[in-house]
Amino acid sequence: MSKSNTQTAVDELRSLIFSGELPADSNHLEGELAERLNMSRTPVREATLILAAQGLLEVRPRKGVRICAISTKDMHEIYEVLSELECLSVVNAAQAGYGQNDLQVLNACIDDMVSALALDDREGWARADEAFHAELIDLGGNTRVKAIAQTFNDQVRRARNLTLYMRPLPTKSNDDHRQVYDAILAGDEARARAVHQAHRLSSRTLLTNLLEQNGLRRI
Amino acid sequence: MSKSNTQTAVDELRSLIFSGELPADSNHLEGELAERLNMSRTPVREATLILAAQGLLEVRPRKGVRICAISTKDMHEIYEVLSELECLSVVNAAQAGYGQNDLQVLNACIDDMVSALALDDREGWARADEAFHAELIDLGGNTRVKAIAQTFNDQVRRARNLTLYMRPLPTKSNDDHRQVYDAILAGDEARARAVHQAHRLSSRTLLTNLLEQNGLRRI
DNA sequence: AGCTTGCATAACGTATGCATTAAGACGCGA
DNA sequence: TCGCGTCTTAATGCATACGTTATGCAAGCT
Repeated sequence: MSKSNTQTAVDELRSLIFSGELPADSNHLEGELAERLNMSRTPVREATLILAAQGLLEVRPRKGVRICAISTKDMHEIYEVLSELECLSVVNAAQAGYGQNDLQVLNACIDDMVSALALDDREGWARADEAFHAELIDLGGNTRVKAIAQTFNDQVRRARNLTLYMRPLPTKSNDDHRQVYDAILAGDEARARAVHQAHRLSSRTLLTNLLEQNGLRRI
Repeated sequence: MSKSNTQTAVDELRSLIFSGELPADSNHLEGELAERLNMSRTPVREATLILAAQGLLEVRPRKGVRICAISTKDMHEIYEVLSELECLSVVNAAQAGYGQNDLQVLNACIDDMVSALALDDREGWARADEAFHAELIDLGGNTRVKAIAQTFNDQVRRARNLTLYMRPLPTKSNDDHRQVYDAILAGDEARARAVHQAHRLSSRTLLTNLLEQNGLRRI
């Protein structure tokens, strides 16, 4: 059972968006996209509906679908939600009474970040960082939180890629991550929340400042 | 410019779902729905994609679209997210420094709840309660939070309607609401969060217990 | 010039038809 | 009876066609 054309279109459009081949704020007619993807308008249309629901593009009749740009306000909103939901997950994780075995993945993510930093491998660090945050949410155990986080992470993916080489080396993050790990292991939900909240807040301000300073108001 | 058939289909399917005419866990072929709505399969198909993205139904090829049932676990997850995001909104609202004028709508909602309760008008109370919570989120000012809250409220709408006449008269709620109002007006974000969190927790336990006690595991 | 009106164009919304293929029925053998 | 392979059926995924209608432009009017 091969992948449906609609699913193919979703996947390809997503990767075109993330790679920047379909830049933010650009407009594209259904027909053009269909030709580009080598299929008829129908599956492309369905794909655009799905991606619109995920906030990656907007369907604007007769103007073509527009790739959503992320403004600093959007970044603020998204990070606010992600922070809050991650904090929730962290608290839940702390309450769950996980032991070292349960936290192996989390631990591995931290190790990966440390070694990536040692090698000055920013992309490796970014991958591990995303995995770390995803694992936090997994440990929280709320599938809806997970779905929201994935959607929102996709929405800010371009911005994050952009700033990856602009930001200072995120050495401070490692301490934060380790502290969250410890708090979860200790079952100390208050500390887990506090530590993680602070971590999210500082990385949010870092990122938004970076964007502001470089005049990147829409990405 | 009249409403598109796709939009009509979305609206009608939503109301069929909320009213229970399309019961939870029931399955429906595209063709049947199309006939029922008096249009071709295409707009119905698009509508199901949209509603699937909103979590109201699942598209299961060759089995028909299935109306999503809400389990107690789902209720737990959804309420957890709604609570957390409402708390965030309440904190933001408290930080925003709103005055009495800005909180008129909120105040009116509380009044409506009080008078509805006096008349034993449960549906009126439910409307005012939903408006109250929606207004809290509006005051928080995060549009993504608003979107998520709407989606999730839709998902639990049937469950809430069901329990509306099973639960005790929610007189306690009024105090809670008034306290949140006061905390926002006072700009006391910590108290706002604490009060609201407690309120959400107690209504969550009330609801889930009600469902459990009545053996309503899937709604 | 600025504004309005009418028209040509083309993008979209929707219906329809068809090839594909999954699901269930049926029959057969163990 | 149960399991397994085959076949039938029909729902779907998709391409396509077409009517509708928004949009941009040009011509005419003020």
